Amino acid sequence: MAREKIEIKRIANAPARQVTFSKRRRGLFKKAQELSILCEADVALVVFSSTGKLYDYSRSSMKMILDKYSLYPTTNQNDGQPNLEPETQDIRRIKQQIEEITQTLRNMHGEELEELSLNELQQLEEQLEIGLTRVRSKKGENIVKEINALQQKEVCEELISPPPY
Amino acid sequence: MAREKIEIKRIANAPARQVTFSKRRRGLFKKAQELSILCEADVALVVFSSTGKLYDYSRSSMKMILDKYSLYPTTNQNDGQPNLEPETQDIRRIKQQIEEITQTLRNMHGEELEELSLNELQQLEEQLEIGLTRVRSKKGENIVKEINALQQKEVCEELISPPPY
DNA sequence: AACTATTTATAAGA
DNA sequence: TTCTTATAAATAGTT
Repeated sequence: MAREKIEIKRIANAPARQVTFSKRRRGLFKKAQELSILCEADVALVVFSSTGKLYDYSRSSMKMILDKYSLYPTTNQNDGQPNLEPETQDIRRIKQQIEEITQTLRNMHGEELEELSLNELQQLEEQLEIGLTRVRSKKGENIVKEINALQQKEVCEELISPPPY
Repeated sequence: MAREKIEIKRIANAPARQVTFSKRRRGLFKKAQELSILCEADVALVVFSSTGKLYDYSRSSMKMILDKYSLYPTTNQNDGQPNLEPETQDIRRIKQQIEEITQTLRNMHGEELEELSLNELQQLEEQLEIGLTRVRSKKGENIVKEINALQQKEVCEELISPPPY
């Protein structure tokens, strides 16, 4: 929308993509906030950059939900607390396997990785990428789901006692 | 942003507020979609009008993952061909583990992944990220090494018979 | 819903 | 990253 019209499709050049991401992200969040204020709307916006960084905006009580699931990393190991979430066998297995791979990678030294051909590295990369994308996508879905659940709850509560606005 | 500049505060007049809501909501969703496409970002946007109507957008990269997956069936099992590359025990183990995870992820359905809390997903994401970064970095090193080797080779060849350019 | 005068957003370049 | 600026896009008020 400026010097030249651009086509809406993935920007190939990585640095240019990053610059556009910064600019448009700012614009998007500004518009989201304006809409929520002008029209008294509840707006929740969550953006994950392609590098996995999280940005979010939300008006009113939805903020609580987003805050609750801290925006940042965690890496909270099991500190002895029993896990409250039930887990299927598959999920336990995946977590176990990922743990093992991470451990192995961490312990490996350059000389060993040296043995991998470029093709093999490419394959590893793709496989890891698939898992990562899947996990990220699920994470986004769950956030939206939480928001929806909260909103539903609010609607019900309003039927009982309307909020003061 | 048109005939007159407006102040960003609640629009008092209800019908006017509703009209502005419609216009700006469309604009916001369009911008959200553009950002996700241009910059490969995962974007989730949820808007509730003051009357409680829900509008949402979210880009799931699920389709891309599946497409990519069918393009790279990888999962190259040992078809009896002896591997030409020597592999250390660590490398064999990692490849085996990644294979298993990929298989499990492929077989899992949404309902099972549902069980993971956001925190757990965050952990998975970080672990996969660590492995991915390591593999990518190694891939980069190896590419540089290949290029250097090739250039070295060319230099040697030029000493013998200069190329026609 | 359309129209259009203005304001905003932003692509490219520095 | 920040700024500049020409141009594209969004939109407030009007019809």
